[in-house]
Amino acid sequence: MSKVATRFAPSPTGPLHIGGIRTALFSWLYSKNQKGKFYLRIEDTDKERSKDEYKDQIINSLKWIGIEHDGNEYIQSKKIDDHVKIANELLKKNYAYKCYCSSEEIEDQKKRAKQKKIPYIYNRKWRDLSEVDAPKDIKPVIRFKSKIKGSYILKDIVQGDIEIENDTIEDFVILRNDGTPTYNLCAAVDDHQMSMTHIIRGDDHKINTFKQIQIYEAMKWELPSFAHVPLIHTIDGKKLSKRDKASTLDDYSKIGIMPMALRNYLLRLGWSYKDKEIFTLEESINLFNLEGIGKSPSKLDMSRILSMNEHYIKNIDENDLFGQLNEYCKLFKKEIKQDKKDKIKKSLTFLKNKAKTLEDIFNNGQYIINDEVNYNQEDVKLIDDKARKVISDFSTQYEKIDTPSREILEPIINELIKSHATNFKGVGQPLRIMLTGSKFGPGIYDIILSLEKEQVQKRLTIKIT
RNA sequence: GGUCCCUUCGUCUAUCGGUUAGGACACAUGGUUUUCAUCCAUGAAAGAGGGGUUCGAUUCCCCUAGGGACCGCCA
Repeated sequence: MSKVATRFAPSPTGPLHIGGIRTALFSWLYSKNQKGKFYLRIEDTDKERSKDEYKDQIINSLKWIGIEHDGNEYIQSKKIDDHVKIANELLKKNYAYKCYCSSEEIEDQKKRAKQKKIPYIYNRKWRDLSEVDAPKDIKPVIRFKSKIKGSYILKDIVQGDIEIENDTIEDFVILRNDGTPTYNLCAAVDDHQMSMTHIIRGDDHKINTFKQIQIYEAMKWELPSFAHVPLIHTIDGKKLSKRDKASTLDDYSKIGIMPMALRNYLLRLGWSYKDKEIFTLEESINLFNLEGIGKSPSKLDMSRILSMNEHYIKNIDENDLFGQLNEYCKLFKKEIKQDKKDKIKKSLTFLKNKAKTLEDIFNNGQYIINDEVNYNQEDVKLIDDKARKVISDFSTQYEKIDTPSREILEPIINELIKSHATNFKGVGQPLRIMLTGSKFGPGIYDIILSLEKEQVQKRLTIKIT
């Protein structure tokens, strides 16, 4: 049996959405699971809409989530000569024919079909007509002579057997009248030339498969296996498209979702392995199989993405986490200053406890990252005269400390609670507000110890109404 | 409209004829905690409907309903 080869074949006409990324992920995982190859084919034959920036965006998106393709990208537009060659070969072998219908004629047929509420299907007018009768002023398209009799059963790995009457597949165009090849021809030729063993793609291509298979058969090529993955739906149950918000990778990376978390989420969306939820990259390669893919479309669930991200934030190595945070800030916020990096890194232990995203960590760490505190005006109001006294008393004690530590601070705080006849909140809250600008935040000891001594002193003596 | 596909808690899913229908997220309640969180415990929550087949159906078959995809000289 030949070595497994799969591919992902997007068209660079827009940013890749996460449905596409999941399909790519499945395809990639399967090839890696089988110790095979995974290729990337850029289907850029629509010259009008294809853009290089989208091509780059697609490659970067895949890289971001950890998918790397083998070999160079296969650029479909560079293979047009091959596609045309096959089209002519099909013509010669009488598997295709020239169709001289004008576009007006076709439009008219479609319109009438719509009026009569019957499905439009090309009427095969030129299938058996002699070219001698061809109008001179019309450049023909080449249509594939699709089977009319019988039916075909597609053995799909995910969807099972799908039977379709051959005559529902029309004589589709394989070469336009400007001589350029169309999708179904290109896809079939490329998949064959790239020696694909498994075509794993969205199930919006299911019907196309019946066209592509006929090209394979006409050319006497060995058929690959097919696995049509159900589409991802939006929360209202519609096919996810590039126009939907929160559909592209950027939408997730910019709020601080980490690649590993999104990868894990996407893996479990429409695929499962027993009750297992968390998969390392290695586990996902080792355990992935096509049989585990469900047949029904699944909906995107943001709260689950967040909780998956939260899980990774809390469980990965802190050096790794800091690396990700640093990258994130550089890309989407502002770069953390060199002298603050160490402090953030050390404080990750508690900063990450309140975070679902890297953005949350960034926000929680504002009081460390910035020298100036951004005071929440509502919270500041909580500081009354009594609180002010607590703050200044603490400040006096704090100044005497050489190297602050929890052991040293604890008795001081406890003493203040006693002398001011209050509780922990009475001391902790004013201090927290002074030091971070907010009444919410990490434990007071964590805050104090995460700041330079002079920073603490400065902030405690600052005048805020 | 035609063709094809799908249907288990709100969501992602487990179950491959016999289960108190399991897990995860979200949700609710309680506990820990010096705030917000975290963490822990508990709880509520599902087989679309109707027929068969069978000793027994969530599981197999049929019908209905609902949802989706496709129906381009786009990919």
